[in-house]
Amino acid sequence: MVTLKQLAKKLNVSVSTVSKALNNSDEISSETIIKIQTLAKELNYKRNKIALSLKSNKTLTLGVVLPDILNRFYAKVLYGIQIAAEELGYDIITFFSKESLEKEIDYLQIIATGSVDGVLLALSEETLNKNEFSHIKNLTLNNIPLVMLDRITDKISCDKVIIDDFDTIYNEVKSLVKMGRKKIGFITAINNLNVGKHRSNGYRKACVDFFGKFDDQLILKLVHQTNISHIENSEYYRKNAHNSIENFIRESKGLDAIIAADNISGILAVNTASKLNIDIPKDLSIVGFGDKLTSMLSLPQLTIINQHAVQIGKKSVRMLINRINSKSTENTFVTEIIPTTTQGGSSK
Amino acid sequence: MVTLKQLAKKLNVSVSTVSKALNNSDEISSETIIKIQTLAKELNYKRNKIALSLKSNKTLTLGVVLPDILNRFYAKVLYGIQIAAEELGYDIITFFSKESLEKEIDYLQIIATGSVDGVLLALSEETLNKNEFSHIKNLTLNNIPLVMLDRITDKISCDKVIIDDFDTIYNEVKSLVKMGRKKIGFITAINNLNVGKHRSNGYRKACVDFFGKFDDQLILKLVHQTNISHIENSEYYRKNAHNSIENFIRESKGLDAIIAADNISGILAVNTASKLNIDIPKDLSIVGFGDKLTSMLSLPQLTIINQHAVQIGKKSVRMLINRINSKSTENTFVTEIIPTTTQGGSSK
DNA sequence: GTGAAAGCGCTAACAA
DNA sequence: TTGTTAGCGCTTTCAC
Repeated sequence: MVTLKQLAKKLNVSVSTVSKALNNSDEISSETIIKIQTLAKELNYKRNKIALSLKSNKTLTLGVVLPDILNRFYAKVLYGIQIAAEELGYDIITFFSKESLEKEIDYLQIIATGSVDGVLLALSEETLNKNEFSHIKNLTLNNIPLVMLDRITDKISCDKVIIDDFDTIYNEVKSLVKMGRKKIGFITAINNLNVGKHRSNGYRKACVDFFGKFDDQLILKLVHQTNISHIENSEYYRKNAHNSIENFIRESKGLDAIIAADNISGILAVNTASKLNIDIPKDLSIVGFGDKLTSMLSLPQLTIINQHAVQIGKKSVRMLINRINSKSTENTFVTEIIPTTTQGGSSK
Repeated sequence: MVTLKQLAKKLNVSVSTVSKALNNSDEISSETIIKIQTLAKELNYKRNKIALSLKSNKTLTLGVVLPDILNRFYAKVLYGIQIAAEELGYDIITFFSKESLEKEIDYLQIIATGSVDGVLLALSEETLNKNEFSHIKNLTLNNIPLVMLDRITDKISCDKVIIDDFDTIYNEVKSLVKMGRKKIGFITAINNLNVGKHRSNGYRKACVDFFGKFDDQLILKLVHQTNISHIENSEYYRKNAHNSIENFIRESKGLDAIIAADNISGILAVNTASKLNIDIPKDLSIVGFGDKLTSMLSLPQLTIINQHAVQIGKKSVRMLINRINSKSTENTFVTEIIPTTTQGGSSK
């Protein structure tokens, strides 16, 4: 790697002249600027980021800790994060806590060692279950700006980006009722997460509001254990989900709609109902979380509630960088809610 | 952030003493070591990575450029990369080229600015189509170690990690033939990629070897355009895939097996065949690429060829870090082949 | 056993 | 318009 010093030597000027010339300083004559920049290009000179960071005390790098990259939702979030970060001139260093508190602590520890200007964090399942947030307070103590997304907690004061889980499901029930559905079931594999709980609460409240009552039999919980890593890694889920759904549909006489609370169970529900020769959506509407691709994977295609994960990622980055650039730590924190939208599919 | 200087001042010793003490140097009396380390812990002192990097000319960071994080295969690769990197004490900076040559150039440019000790790269579709690799040569010119994975090219000399695409499909055909299958179809949405071509060539060769001939009618290409971004983002694919598969199955009289070359088409094939009331696997075996989760998404569950993406990621990291640590640039490069395995499912 | 000084690559205040 | 110098936080050689 060629350095300022080397350029300076070659041209018999001082290092600072070279530095200024490369920064187009108007202290330097255009003549020398051209001379220096030409040589720099010729030798493929690149500023050394590390040296800049040390000097400026800025790394132009963000730390990202997500629970599980194999969950398509977080893959999309990460994608959004990368896009937005790049637009604003930041790199991202990524970590996946794999739903483990211990890992999350490790990673935030690594990050706090001062190689990052700010942190994006979605809490692990274990962290939420154990209600253990002191490792995060460490960050804020060290004055490292933090934005939490999707998996958040009230216990930490910072900017946040989430979706309106409760309202999303409430409104989905409402919409199904408007379409004339009379008996709506709810399938969830994530009721151990706070987002999952908000979703089932939205369902419960809507049932009470629209049907005057709530029937516990109409909720199918596919995963009962707490602290099971994400459903995609759950042997239990893989082995039992299809059967459980099949029994659920069979036993719920008159069921004419299903809402699935996570981004896999909806697909399983459509495929299972198809196998049972149920006419979808005539006799049974099915709605799940996901995106266009998720929708394709079932036949008929699942109607999906899109959480706009990419947008969540982008928004989080923008909030974080704003926070980094605003000197005042005194600002009040805001929680941004990204609206969901229901899309396409032929299953509703 | 507390610095060496501050610690030194508080204890009335020199900066170098503090530095040595924190590194447990035997130049320093155990008394002072304890004194200094105690204070350091108390004040939550952390070495400044940036300063260390500047000094040592090592960043302990790897640059990762993948084509598309929304492709589950690469999500798993990234996961493997993160795990292995962490184990070896490295951070990763990630970029997604979104199958674009221009982006790939940008990102390698950013990376080459000296903030990374080595690079992991899977080429974008466009890069491969345009046969344009000069931006990669730049890396090697700058002596930045490089490992290419999955999407590689002969044009660049470096360490590589791939799967045996040709043999995988060849052997799969062989296995189906052994099971008594007489007419095996091949569905691909990635024939514009070199990995896709290797797979279809494996299929062709096997047909010739086991059936004495090869019938072009038995290959269904779901995406014909070149330079279409990944299939998940292809409107064309989303709209036409199911219908195309349905027609393909209908028109191929006597078809008793299907191999799908990508990690989505297999699911669509099962779901489509199910809808046509074909008895799977009795009358039709179906095999696709993917993993346990992929398998779940169809009913009956798709039999999958697992590429062991996580292992690919881990292996790449280990090769890269070995290369970083071995001073000699003269070493010959190796290409590691990760074997695939066919697993589970009830569709074969 | 401890400290002074140089230097990693860069910027910026100040001097010339 | 250009150069000198100090310093970002750390390690390391060499004196003391």
